[in-house]
Amino acid sequence: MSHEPELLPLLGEPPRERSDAARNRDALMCAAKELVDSAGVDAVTMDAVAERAGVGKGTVFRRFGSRAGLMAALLDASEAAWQGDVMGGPPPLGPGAPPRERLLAFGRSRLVGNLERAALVQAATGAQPRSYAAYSFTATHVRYLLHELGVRGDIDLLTTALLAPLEVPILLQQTQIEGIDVDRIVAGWEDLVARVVDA
Amino acid sequence: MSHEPELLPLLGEPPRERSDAARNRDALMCAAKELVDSAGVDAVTMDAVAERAGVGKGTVFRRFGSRAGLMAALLDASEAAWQGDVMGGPPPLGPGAPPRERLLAFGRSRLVGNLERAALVQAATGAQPRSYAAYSFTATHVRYLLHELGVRGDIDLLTTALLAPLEVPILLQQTQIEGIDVDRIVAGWEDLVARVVDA
DNA sequence: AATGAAAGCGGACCACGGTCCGTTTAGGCT
DNA sequence: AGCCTAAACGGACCGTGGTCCGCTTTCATT
Repeated sequence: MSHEPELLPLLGEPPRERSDAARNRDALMCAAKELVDSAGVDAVTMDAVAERAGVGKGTVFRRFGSRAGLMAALLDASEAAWQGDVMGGPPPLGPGAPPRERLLAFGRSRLVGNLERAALVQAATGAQPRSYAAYSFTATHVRYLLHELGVRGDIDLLTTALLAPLEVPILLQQTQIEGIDVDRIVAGWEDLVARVVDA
Repeated sequence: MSHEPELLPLLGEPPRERSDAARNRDALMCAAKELVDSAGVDAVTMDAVAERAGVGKGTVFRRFGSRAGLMAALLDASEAAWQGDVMGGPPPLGPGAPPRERLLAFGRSRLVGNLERAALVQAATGAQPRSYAAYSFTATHVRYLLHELGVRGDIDLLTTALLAPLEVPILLQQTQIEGIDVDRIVAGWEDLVARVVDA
């Protein structure tokens, strides 16, 4: 009665994904991506995705929990490259430049990226787990840079203060309703950084 | 063939509201308010409101455009008193205190208020006109105070920078997910004001 | 008071997100 | 190979937001 509890007991909990489940997950992500690219975020209906992937609707919900969850998965996939650049790409966004340069580059990049993916981001809001996961990455990075800069005060809250004006609804309000141009928003954010960082 | 174009041509455009329309509007607002108070924001279904007010569903949409619009109307009604306090109430929130005191009082008040009405605010997001109208009041006020304080720089963007961390999704993230306590958030915001205002 | 037209009204109807549960299938065990 | 169980599947079903269009009401004019 020998029994390895699992072939690879590393990371005990997640009991592994069944092969059909993995296949369907890929098919669904792929179908969703195609729909976004070809007809926009609004066209990504749960029924449409299911049909296009050739699976039942229930399966979509089983995999992603909700429409927002599906969007979040799409978003994570498309942000992975960016996260890689931030952590290991060329300076000033990646490591190698002085912290202040990195922070400014980060802000610019995040701001522009958020505006590009605005529709997807908005469609993804409300997905519990990811919202925090993806946010968590940016927060951790900014917190780290503020620490490197020797900023004094409640770093967590200063991080929030810097990140909040980069959130999609606010950027959309500024660009679409107030008619503020992107360069001006970037300049404003850099000014904010200066005020926050320089004691 | 004499014809005054209208009884009161003041404010040319709005052609006046028909009496039955006004009556229905009141009934609907009232019904909605009762539903919120008795069973929470989620219970405010368009059908439920319509039935309770004794009108057809189409009427609800005709009046408020969407669920978010209805919520926004509710919110406006409940924020009117607060706006009055800000513009004409006792100091330090109202006029009479030095600008810096007023700004700090404003932030505290807005922060707490936003957390109290969080559910309603979230249900109201997406209503085009009001989002801007209600936001506009706070922005104008902060902009004015920053001006009074002699702050230099792009006042519009600094206003956004101060207001953004008071937005509901961010406050909710801080209190509910990160477990930060309200007093700490308030302190953080006051620190932010200091950094932004003191050149 | 009668009239005409624009504003308002109501509720059937549609699309979409989300749930449920009976059925199918992967894949470890013997 | 055959079995057994937990996982996965599918699609009928439901509630809700939002639209549409033929009918009704208001009210200015005469």
